[in-house]
Amino acid sequence: MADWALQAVIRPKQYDDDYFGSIDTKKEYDQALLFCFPHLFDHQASTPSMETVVVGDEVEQLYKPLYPIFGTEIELPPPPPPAGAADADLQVIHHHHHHHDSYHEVQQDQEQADIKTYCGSASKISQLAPKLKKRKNQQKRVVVQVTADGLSSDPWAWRKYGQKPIKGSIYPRSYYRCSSSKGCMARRQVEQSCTDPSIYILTYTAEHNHPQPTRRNSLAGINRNKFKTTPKSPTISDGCKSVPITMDSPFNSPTTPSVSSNDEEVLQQSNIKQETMFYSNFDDQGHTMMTGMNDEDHMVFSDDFFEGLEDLSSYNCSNRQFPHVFS
DNA sequence: CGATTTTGACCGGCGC
DNA sequence: GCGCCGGTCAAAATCG
Repeated sequence: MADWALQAVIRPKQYDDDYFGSIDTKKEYDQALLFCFPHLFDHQASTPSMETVVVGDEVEQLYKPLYPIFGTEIELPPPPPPAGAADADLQVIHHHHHHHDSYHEVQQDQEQADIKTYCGSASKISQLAPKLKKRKNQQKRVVVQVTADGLSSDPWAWRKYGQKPIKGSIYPRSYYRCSSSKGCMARRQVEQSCTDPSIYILTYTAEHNHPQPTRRNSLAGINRNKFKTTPKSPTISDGCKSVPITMDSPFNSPTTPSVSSNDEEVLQQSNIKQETMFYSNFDDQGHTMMTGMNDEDHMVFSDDFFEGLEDLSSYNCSNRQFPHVFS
């Protein structure tokens, strides 16, 4: 299959296709995916093939956050209890909640402390998530995992405004703001997964206050292509050591690498390798609503976010074979 | 020359 | 109060 295609969106393998409980939920999941990666689906109708590339323990890791989501805040039947191994894993997660001895566990701890999760319609989220004063760490956000190809095919125009080494990860996190519109508050963070360097974790916060650019020409002038003849070998510094990177690293030219001359081709290479998406909200009391959150797996949508989704009415969900994503 | 990237400084939240 | 950490700012560098 073409490598731009969505390769996998993860759910517990022991779950049936009705895991999401309702068509609506599936549809909304689709819409969320569409919002972040609408370009993926431009080609979906013609070649909807997808494949799951994650297996075994990795799947379990990615699934963990899903368990409590579908069993708590929403009107979905609780998922069947995970098989023995998964149960054990969940217990381990709880235990680690009190022992911050790795990057993942620190992340889990923070996420578990702060996040309430929901999965449902925008209106449902509105009802369940009363207006909150959004502290920095309470801002709703969307987390997506993509491969380098998927990263490069993000349709929005992003301008980098910072980069920071992240504790516990050898890879720095890059910060971007939307450059399409002056007042747009949309933000994106890009970091490389420390567990799988081929995967990049995109974190979107705030919403765009303007329509999505229809074409990549909105990026005209922002693409500083550094692939061509940079003489020195670039490195990523995390403050402790330097990590050699390849010339197509998103940290080298993270906004739109190699997009300048061939929009169509690059768009077709968008590639969400592993993805978990959640409708979430933060809890002021810090109650743990997600027992299995790991560092890469939560997704939050604001009402505005979904309002934006509604604007994408021209998109026809029926053109896609969503369930296959999870098979 | 305008737009973007780089990078150290700065700031606020949070835990101890 | 202090230090750590993550997020942002802004000046300088870089690119087309």
